[in-house]
Amino acid sequence: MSEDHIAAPPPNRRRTYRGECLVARRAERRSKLLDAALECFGTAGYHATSVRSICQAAGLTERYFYESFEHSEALLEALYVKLSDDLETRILSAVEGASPDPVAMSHAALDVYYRHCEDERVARVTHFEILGVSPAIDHCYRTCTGRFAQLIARVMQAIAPEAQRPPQQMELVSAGMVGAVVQITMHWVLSGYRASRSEVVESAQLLFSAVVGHWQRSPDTAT
Amino acid sequence: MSEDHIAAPPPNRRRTYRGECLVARRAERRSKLLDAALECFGTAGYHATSVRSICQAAGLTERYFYESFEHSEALLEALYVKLSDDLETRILSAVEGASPDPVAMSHAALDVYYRHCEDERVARVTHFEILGVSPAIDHCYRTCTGRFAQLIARVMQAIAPEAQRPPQQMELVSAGMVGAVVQITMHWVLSGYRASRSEVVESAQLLFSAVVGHWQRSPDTAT
DNA sequence: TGCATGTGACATTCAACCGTGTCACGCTTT
DNA sequence: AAAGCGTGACACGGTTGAATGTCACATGCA
Repeated sequence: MSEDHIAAPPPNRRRTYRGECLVARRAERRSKLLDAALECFGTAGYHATSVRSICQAAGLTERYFYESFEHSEALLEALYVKLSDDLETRILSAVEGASPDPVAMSHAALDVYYRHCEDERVARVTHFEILGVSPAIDHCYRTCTGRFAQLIARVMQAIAPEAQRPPQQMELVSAGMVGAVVQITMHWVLSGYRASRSEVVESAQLLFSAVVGHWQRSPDTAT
Repeated sequence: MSEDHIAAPPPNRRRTYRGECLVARRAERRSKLLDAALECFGTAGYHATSVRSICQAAGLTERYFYESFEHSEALLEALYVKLSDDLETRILSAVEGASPDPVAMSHAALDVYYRHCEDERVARVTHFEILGVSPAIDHCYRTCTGRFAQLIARVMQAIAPEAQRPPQQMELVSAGMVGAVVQITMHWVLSGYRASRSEVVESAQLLFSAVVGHWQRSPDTAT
C-alpha cells in the first residue's frame, strides 16, 4: 500500500555520518517528517500547511523533504496509511486477545479505535484532512475504509453466522457501520471530547448489538 | 443561518437593465454563481477551483463574484447551507406526507435523501469538499449535521417513545446514524452507483429498524 | 592533514491566484 | 440625442508557495 518516492542514491550507502549510515539517516529524517506532518496537518490542517512549515517543525531543510516525498500530498498519504495500518494491527491483536465473546470482542475493537482517536491530531488527519484532497487520496481513503468495513462484516458474520444476508446488503450495511463509528468520532472531536471514551464506546457498540440482534431475529427478509 | 456579504449599494436600486432591476440582477448573478460552484466544487473539488474558474463557469466577471461573496470559502458555505436547507425541507414534507407508519416515514425520508445524493456533485460537496476547509466551515458542517441528527432523534423517539435513553447516548447514537447514512452514500457514489436506490434505502433502513427494535426490547440498560 | 561528501541556511526561479483597476462599449433615462 | 450608469474583457501589482540552486561549514575517510 505504501509506495514512496526515493531519490537517486548517491554513491556511498555505507558511509557513516554522526555514527549512522545513509539509510539509517534517511529513515530517521523520514520519520521526523511524518511526526511533523502529524503535528502540522493535525492542528493547522492540510491545506494551511506548507512544505516549509513541515520542514521547520521537523528541524530539517526542504531538500530532505524531497528526498523522501514527492509532494505534500505524498506525505499526507504516507501518514494516513501509517496511521491506518497501525490501527488495524492493534485492533486485530485486541480482538484476538479478547475472550471469544462477541460483545467483548467488539468492545475491545471499539475501545482501541476510540483510544486511537483520543489524539485529536490523529482523528483530524484520518477523518477530516484526508477528504477532498485529490482523486488519488480519495481512492486511498476508500481502500482503507473498505478494509475496516470488511473487518466488520467478518466479525458480524462470526457473531451471527446463521444470519445470511445478500452480499450487496452486507457491503452497504458494513459501510454504514464504519460510517457510524467514524461520525461518532467526528462528533466527539468537534464537541471537544465532551463525552468520556467509555460512553462513546457504549454508544457505538449499541449500534453493533442492534444490527446483530436484528439479523439474528429476522434471518433473511429485509427491513 | 445564511449571512451573506452584500456590497455597498450603488445609488439606484430601481433602475432597470435588460428588463430587470438591480436586486433581481444581483440575485440572478448570485444564483448563477451558486450553480457554477456546484459544478466546479462538485467535480474538480473545492481546493482545485479558483475564483476565476467559477466566474468563467458562471459566465460572469470576477467583479460580480465579490459583489455577492467575500471569499471562495463564503461561496462554499452558502452552497452547502442551501443544499442542506433544501434537503431538510424536502425531507420534512416527505415525512409529513407519508402515512403515520414508522417504517413508511423513515422510508420516505431516506428515499428523499438518497434521491438528493444521486447527483454526484451534490454528494461530493456535502460530504467531501466541505470537510477540512477551515474552523468556520467545520462549525457550519457540524451545525447542519447536528440538525439532521436531532431530526433522527425525534423520529426515533416518536417511533419508540417508551424507550427513554440518556441524552448523551441519544446524541451520540443519532450522530452515528447520520454517519451511517452518509457513509452508505459515499460508498454508493464511489462505486459508481452500482446498487439501485431502493437497495440503498433498504440497507439504511435496516440500521434504523435495528436500533429502534433494540431499544424497544431493552428499555434502558446499554449495550 | 587534505580531500570528498553530508549538511544547514538561505537565495532564486517560476507559476498560480487573489483582489482591484482601467477602459471601451451597451443600455436607460431625461 | 446626450449624458450617465451597467457591463464585459482584460491588465496589473502583490502575495504565496513549490521546487531547485548556491555556498560556507561540518564530518568522515585515505
